[in-house]
This record gives sequence, structure tokens and C-alpha cells, in this order.
Amino acid sequence: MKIGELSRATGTNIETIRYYERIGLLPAPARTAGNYRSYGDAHRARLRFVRHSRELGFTIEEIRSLLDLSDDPARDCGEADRIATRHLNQVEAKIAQLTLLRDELKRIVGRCRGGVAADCRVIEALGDHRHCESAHI
Amino acid sequence: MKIGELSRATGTNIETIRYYERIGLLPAPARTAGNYRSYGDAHRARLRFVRHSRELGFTIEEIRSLLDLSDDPARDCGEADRIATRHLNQVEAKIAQLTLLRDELKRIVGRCRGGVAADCRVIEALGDHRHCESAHI
DNA sequence: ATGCACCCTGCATCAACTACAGGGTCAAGC
DNA sequence: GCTTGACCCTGTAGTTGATGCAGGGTGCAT
Repeated sequence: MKIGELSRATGTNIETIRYYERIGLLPAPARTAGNYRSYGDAHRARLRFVRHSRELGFTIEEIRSLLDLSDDPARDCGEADRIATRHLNQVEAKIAQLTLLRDELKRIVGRCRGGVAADCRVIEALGDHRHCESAHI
Repeated sequence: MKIGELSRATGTNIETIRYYERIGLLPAPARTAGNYRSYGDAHRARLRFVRHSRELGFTIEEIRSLLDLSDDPARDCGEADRIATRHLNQVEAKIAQLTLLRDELKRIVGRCRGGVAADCRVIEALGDHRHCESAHI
């Protein structure tokens, strides 16, 4: 299939597919007589793997490691589990951080009583960390 | 004060301070005879405002708008409230998205039973979105 | 005068794409 | 056989929010 079809089949931007090829995440496919990229089912499966992993927030380098693993069926699965577990921990940390941040923002937004900027409690709170209750970041 | 002192006083990297000046977020300060940047209290307050807002996740452009507002004390405060409220909504959306993602990752990680990559449930799940329970992303 | 901490400018790099410009290919329709 | 339009190609630059470095200047103490 041509790149446009692969793009539709996987919900991936054409530029992104070429980008993945450039950085070596997808193998360069065969070309047609007119120099068009020509993909097969294996390419589509690999791209789906990449997109799904990206949707789950894995970095390109993590995906590279996971692809290496799946290319070598004899290798130990523990590495994949370690990558996924570490990523899960990062996601949980991010949720915790954003939750603190959300609470702080709620407090700040709730202080607005209208009026002019000189008296704005939102702007005041942004200027002075001491208004904060928790150590966001 | 010199840039190093300002850096320590605000917990901001020196390169970052110069970057903020370059993009017009901080005004260019006076210079000493030796061409060193020389900052006053107003610079420090402004930089604290910027850093605190960044810690809360506001983008540079949002901070620019908030600074414009606080520079003009007669302007209506509603704009600041709108920016903060919109940001709060984005943070809440992000938390919701990461929570779905976390649940999916937990499910995937929990499937690992050890063994070789050929039988790896983690790798299998990454390759096939149909294993997912929720529509993350 | 020399060592050291500190400062300067300008440019390159990061992640993960996205967006062109400027051109080539291919099939359909007239 | 020629045009139109959809699709494709390469190569390069831009996005966000910094960070890092090379290569040099400043200022003060010893």
C-alpha cells in the first residue's frame, strides 16, 4: 500500500510516517517504479505498535527498545515489563503533580471577584508563591 | 543585583533568565560599565511571577497576557480569570486522560508472566489496541 | 600578574512532530 | 495528447521552553 493508505489505516499523519522512517523507527519500505513508498502488512503492524505506544505515552527511545525486544523473540520479556512499569510510575507521578497543581489553580481562580487588575487576586497569587498551600511542582 | 544573584534569588537558571529577556518576557535591564546585567527589585518580582506561573503550567504566551494585564492596573480582571480558568480546565482534562492511560498501563503491566518476548503479553498488548478497555487518547 | 569566579554573545541541541516549498507521478476525462 | 487533480517525493525550517557550550571579557584577591 502507498503512504496515504497506510496513513488512513493507522490514523498517522503522512509526515509522521516519513519522520519515523528517517529516525529509524520504521524500516524503509520498497519503492515503486515511480519512487513511491510501498508498504506491506508488517509495516502496518509495526506502525500500529508505535502509535499505540505513543498514545500510551512511551517515548520514542522506549519504543525503540520495545521494538528491538519484539524483533528478537528469544529475548527475556523482563525488559519490556521494566520499561512499562517505569513508565507507569512516571504517569502516576505526573498525575499526582497535576492534582496538586489543579488544587492550587482552583484556589486561585476562586479568588477572583471581578474588578480591575490592580486588585486582581489571581494576578496577586501568581506573583507570590506564599499564597500557595502546597508545594506544587 | 547581577544575573547570578537574581538566579539564586528566584531559583531560575541563568540561561533561562537571558532566554526570557530575549523573547521579551522580561525587560532588558540596565548594564554596568563592564556590560553586566544589573537588576532591581521589580525585575525580581516579575521573574518570580513568571516562574510561579510556569510552575503552575501556564504557557509563555499566557504569561505574557497575564503580565500585560498586571502592567495596566486599570484593565478588567476578567481576562486573568478567563486565562486561569481555561488553564484549570486543561489541567483537569490532562488528569482525566492520564488516569485512563494509567489504568491501561496497569492492565498491561499486570499481564507479564515472565518468559521470552515471543510470548510477551506486554508487547502483544502494545501491538494491538483491541486489548484496551478504554479509549485512551 | 595570575588565578578564579563570574559574566557576555551567539549558536546548537533536545522531543516529537508539523508545515511548507518546489518539484515529480499517475490515472481520468476531454 | 493534453490537462486537471490527487497523490507522492526530498529537503529544510519551525514549534515549545528551555539548556549547553565555545570562545571570549570583567573584576577582585593574592
